[in-house]
Amino acid sequence: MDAQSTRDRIVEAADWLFYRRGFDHTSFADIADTVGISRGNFYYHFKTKDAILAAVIDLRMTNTRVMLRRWEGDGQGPKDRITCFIQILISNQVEIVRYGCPIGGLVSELAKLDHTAQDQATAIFTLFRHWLRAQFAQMGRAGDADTLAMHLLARSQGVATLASAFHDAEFIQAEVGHMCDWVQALEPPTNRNSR
Amino acid sequence: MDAQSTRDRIVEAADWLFYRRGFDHTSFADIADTVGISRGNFYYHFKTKDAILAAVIDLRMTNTRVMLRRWEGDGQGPKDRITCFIQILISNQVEIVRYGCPIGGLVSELAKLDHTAQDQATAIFTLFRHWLRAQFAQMGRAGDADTLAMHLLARSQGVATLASAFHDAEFIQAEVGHMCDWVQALEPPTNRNSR
DNA sequence: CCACCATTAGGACAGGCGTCCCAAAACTCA
DNA sequence: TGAGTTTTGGGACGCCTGTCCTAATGGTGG
Repeated sequence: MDAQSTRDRIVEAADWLFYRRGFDHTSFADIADTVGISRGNFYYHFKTKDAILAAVIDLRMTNTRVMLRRWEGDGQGPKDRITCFIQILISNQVEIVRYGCPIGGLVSELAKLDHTAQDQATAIFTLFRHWLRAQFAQMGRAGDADTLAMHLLARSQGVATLASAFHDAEFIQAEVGHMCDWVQALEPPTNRNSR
Repeated sequence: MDAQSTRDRIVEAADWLFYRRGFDHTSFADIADTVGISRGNFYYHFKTKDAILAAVIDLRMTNTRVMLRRWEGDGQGPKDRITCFIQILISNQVEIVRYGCPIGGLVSELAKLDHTAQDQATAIFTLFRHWLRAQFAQMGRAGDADTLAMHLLARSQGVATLASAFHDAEFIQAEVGHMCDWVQALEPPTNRNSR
């Protein structure tokens, strides 16, 4: 007895395939084969390929929200929570080395396809951006919290892309170390700030 | 007197289209329309689509080499040359905001397509990597020159991706500033820095 | 002039694509 | 059980793709 509905299995397979092969290069036949259903059955659950993409993006949004909330429940300081974010590069390093960043990859591809869902995909980035911004603000860096959030996001993104291009997992580990050091060295609110 | 042969015009159009629409999503018809020739004529110049891709990669390799050599001819120090590299994010900011990094985009896509030319595309990254490595070595950082080169490459790549995702040119300018400061602050080999 | 070769246009071809239809199967519940 | 609904499998449709062929064109040298 599988607790998963067919629809969920389709979305999960599509999520997997969109990450490894890209959205455009993944066909209905690919997804159907992965799920183990007939292509015709597809139309019952999703009218168009774009509908599947929307469902995949929704799934990733939900998963991201859950992950961010989990990090907040660990009861530590903002520096530790930001470190959790950085550490996902390590947790997912095997897949990152092979397929890059799932969010960045999707956003880039949808931009080139001029796809209507590109803003939806970017919203996943925004989720991280706002969460990081909140953490930096809690560190007393409310003034440049967004700048710091974007900076860290960009560095993580670059690390994923380069690690994938050069198939280099050690590079991820080295850069993760630098980013963790950078967070730790950031000055807390207490003393002199510009007013 | 047309300075450009049809073949060169095809490669140039393909280069343009591969950047904006991606390799897989660019069809022979698209290229033919851009160049203004018939689709049938194509086969005379390029037997396969992969052959066009190879020619485009070759073109980009050549253009990159020329650019790197030009920076070396400016007769300044390694810090200034590295700054030239960082500044291309500014020079190309309009296109980067819309289409991301041409190299990173191609490498990522070819990885997802599991294309045989992905190593060729990565070689363009390697060109920058080795050049940057040489500049850092000239600054007396021979010991960690490659690490620094990869670090800068990754940061540039991340900036391009995020700027494109958020359609944010100001972010490019801010990050370029940080990177230039970072280069300037790097410690020279023995004594004080120049200029 | 003619012959020759490089270049071109147009279209044929098979295959894959997203989309869509419909009849059979499976399930639900009075 | 039987009627009605949900879910499934198989396949058709038109379109676009990369590839490939062939006849026509254009310019050049004998």
